[in-house]
Amino acid sequence: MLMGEYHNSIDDKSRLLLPSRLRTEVAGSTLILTRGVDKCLWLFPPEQWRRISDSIMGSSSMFKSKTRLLQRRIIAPAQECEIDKSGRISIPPTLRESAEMKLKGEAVILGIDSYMELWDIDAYADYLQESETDFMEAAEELGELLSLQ
Amino acid sequence: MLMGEYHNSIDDKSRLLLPSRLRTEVAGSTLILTRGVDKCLWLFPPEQWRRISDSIMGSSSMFKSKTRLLQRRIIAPAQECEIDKSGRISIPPTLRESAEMKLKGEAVILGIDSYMELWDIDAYADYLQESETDFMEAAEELGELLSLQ
DNA sequence: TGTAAAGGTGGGTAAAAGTGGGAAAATATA
DNA sequence: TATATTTTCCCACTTTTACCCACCTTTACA
Repeated sequence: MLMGEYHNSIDDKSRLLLPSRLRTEVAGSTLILTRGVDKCLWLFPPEQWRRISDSIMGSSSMFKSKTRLLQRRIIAPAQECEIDKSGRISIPPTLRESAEMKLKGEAVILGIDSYMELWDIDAYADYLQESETDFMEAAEELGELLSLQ
Repeated sequence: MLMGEYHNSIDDKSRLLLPSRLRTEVAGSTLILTRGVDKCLWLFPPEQWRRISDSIMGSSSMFKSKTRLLQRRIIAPAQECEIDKSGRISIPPTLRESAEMKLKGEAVILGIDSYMELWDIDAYADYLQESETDFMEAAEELGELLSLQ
């Protein structure tokens, strides 16, 4: 199970080290990188990616506008990437820029059960701040859910 | 049952001693450390953590914004940590910083029934002060609830 | 009040993780 | 085709982490 929040920097070759705790959880060295919902990138192990892309394509017709949106935002930008011998992935410039991640900038790497998220550190701080109220609400709801158990 | 309020210091290797009173209450030497709601860290025994994470992940889709919030704020930052031979846990820097806890700084450790909370001593003092009014209100409400019984 | 045991603190060391950069290969440009 | 630029691969160095051990302090009890 992927978990943990890490801060690593992107070097001037657009490479990002995946924390070893996360690396040990993924089988093989191939991952699929694509644009996420919110200003981040998503990084999937291949089987996981297949599940997501199947569920988008499965419910889909290219003649429905919402499907086309999902396809363009999530399916189309996807890139296969390899983990190199030092445990880094190289992030294609177009994807990097779509998440406001800068060369030599700090990135946040999140392990979320079966996939990972990559954020620019400032963009992530902004996101957390903007969503603070929603988070407190969600936490309250979760509290009610738990107390029913 | 976990209880008590303790003050211990974080050493320059980011280690924190868990008071032995709390240690004797937890089975095994593995705990899950994550960001709490409010500016603190939560420390759960594994079964307790499973309850929380199951209830977040169970109702979940990565395509719902509230789920993503809970995943990012609570699930993702989680780390397994081991109690060492001297009874200390090592707090990963990213988590430590998210709760404003400093190397060589004083921490407050709270035992709360089935889990623990870790605070920076100053952040905790600020929290108590800021929430004084809310606390008085909560106490009143509890009073009304109890007198109905 | 002395002594043993438990609790708590600090630090050394080896291994693992992370970082930067050079050189070769691949691709693009003139 | 020659040159420039980007990408990939690899190696060496630095930093961090995990593990262990020694010692100091407090507590319990004779």
